[in-house]
Amino acid sequence: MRMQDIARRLGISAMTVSRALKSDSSVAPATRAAVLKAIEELGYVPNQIAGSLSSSRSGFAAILVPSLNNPHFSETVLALGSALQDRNMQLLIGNTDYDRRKEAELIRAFLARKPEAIILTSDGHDPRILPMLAKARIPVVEIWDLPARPIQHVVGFSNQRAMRGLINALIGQGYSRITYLGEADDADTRGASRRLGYCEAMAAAGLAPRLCSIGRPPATMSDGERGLDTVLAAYPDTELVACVSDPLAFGVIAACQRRGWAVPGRMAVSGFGDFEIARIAVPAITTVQIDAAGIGREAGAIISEAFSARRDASPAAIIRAVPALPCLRASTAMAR
Amino acid sequence: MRMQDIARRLGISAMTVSRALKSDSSVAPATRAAVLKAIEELGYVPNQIAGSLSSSRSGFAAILVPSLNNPHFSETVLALGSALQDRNMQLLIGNTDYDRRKEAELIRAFLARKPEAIILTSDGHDPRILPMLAKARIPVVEIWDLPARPIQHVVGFSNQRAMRGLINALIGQGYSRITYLGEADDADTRGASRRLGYCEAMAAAGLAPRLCSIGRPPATMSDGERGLDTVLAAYPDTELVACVSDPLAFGVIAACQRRGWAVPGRMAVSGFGDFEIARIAVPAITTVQIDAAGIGREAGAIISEAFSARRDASPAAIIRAVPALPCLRASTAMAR
DNA sequence: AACCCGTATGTTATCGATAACATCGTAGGC
DNA sequence: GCCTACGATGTTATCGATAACATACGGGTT
Repeated sequence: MRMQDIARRLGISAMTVSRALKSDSSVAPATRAAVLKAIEELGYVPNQIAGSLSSSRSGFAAILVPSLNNPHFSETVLALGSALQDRNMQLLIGNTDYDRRKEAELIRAFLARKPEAIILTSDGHDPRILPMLAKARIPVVEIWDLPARPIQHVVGFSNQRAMRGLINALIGQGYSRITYLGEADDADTRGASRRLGYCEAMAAAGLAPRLCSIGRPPATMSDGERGLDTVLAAYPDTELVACVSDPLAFGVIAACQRRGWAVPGRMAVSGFGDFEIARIAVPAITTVQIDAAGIGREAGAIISEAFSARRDASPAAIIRAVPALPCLRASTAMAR
Repeated sequence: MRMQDIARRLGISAMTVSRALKSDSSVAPATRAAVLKAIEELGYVPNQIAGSLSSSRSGFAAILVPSLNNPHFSETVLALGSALQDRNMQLLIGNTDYDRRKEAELIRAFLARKPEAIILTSDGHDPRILPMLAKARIPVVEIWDLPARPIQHVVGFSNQRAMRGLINALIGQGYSRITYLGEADDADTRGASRRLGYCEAMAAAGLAPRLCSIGRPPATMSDGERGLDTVLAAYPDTELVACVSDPLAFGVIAACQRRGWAVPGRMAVSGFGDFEIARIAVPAITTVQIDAAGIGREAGAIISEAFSARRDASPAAIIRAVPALPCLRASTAMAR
């Protein structure tokens, strides 16, 4: 069924049907009502593929996240989705699985569908995506970090500074034998930034860095047991395990509890991200608070701005920082 | 940039470029190589919108999940995605947020883009989607339950039977004052099925059902504290809280631990779904094991079959059950 | 040598909505 | 009463790839 069919049925032209479906165009109220009624009755669904081809507006933006199974990304996605809905745009989600190659493939696949904006996590990209994105001439927003060489717009926070702030706070509490447990990251990833922040904080306090890794990202709860083994093998005198993320921290805490070790009495543990589990777990987990939904909202706002200012030939890159603050909880409470 | 531009540059026709990009069509190897080289050099990305319009193959399937923030759905999505990749199809994800109206809107929006298949969670749908889906004439797969009146294909398990099996097992362990803590579901949802299974098992054992609710889905860890309050207010003598899902169970356990109550000593708790947290938490959580990735794989297989058998005028609905077995763990261990 | 067939390629029409332009009628201003 | 302007609608061309059909060429078969 096409617009023609609706139009013929009402004795009008397809163009009028098309206009009746766009709220901003001038159609007599009676005509519009008749069109909408006919569409409803016939169960007609416009072919957006044809519409997109003709109007060269695809009506969607694409977001690529490294993992769907991450409450933060889903919050960001949700917030971004509803921000875009206000502009009548759909959000398509792609899952890169922390894999640059997969990310590049997804970008190519998405670009073929002509998205009107694209949102990436700033996690180190395949260099080949840069010319592709440049050619697409659409707003690109990197989220969840402040990359050294942004592609275009950015909404995030410095993972490095955030982790440095957390470690500083923990050193301030009196901890010194702090071991970092993270992922085997390539350079330029958010995990690598956090590790760097840890190293800086330790160095600033005159402490030697103590680094351990659980393998390739993402770090999950299930890595806690092996992570704790690794930490203890390398640094048996560890008094605090600073984890790259909350789920890993929870896993480490569970591993301690399985050994009958009190947390934080025998071993303190910190995370990153303020996932739901960090608040609910017993003990509650010391972490870095991030406004994941805020990142999504801001990204949506930037895209909106970019659309409004499209006439402008040289769109200035917008770099917007969101807060990321240490949040000390029971899992690192010092005995009095 | 269009195929024309590539073609002109090589002194060939656009059609040959098009063919060179489809692996199955006959093009001289030298020509194909030249085309691919030119495309690479120019960074040309084919316009799939035009391609879809002309070939009436959109090259994607749509999946609607109630929540992204759920490890199970992301596993299913992942598995389905890679199953479809083998057929050179992309998977677009929509988030219904446990909202029928939102689901219906998303379906309409997706159908406008002409997906080649659509996958839904069987959670009770807006009745208006049925004619829409029927008109689309594409494979529809409902996953994660065995609905009484399937739309078309189904891959799932009986949430009702699974919960009944778990409660039976717990009754077999010696529990009798089992209180169910779930969501305020509409009929036909998976949560409602589980509640029904609980009631059946209790009735079969001659026990009165003890039902509590935390409000509208999804139940999260954060609902544990209030959930426990609700349970204790209604049934103070409860010895086991049977939760609608693992995250809620974890929240209830944490709430118990905050009160200094031993789990399972003072209060036993069970979940549903075998989320990662159920294995890692201390104590490990009794639950129902489900092969989430298997559901995705099976759904992919069904879609593949449906495509192959498309010539067949009356595609028989495929109903495929996956296992869902009780898994008893420390959180409901009886004292000896 | 005539014929056939298959491979490689070109040409034309088409998918369905919409942009851009054209047209018609009428209300309101002078 | 005439002209203008705008509101409502129609007509035509277009977006870019591809299906369907057409063509050209070369090698093998008889």
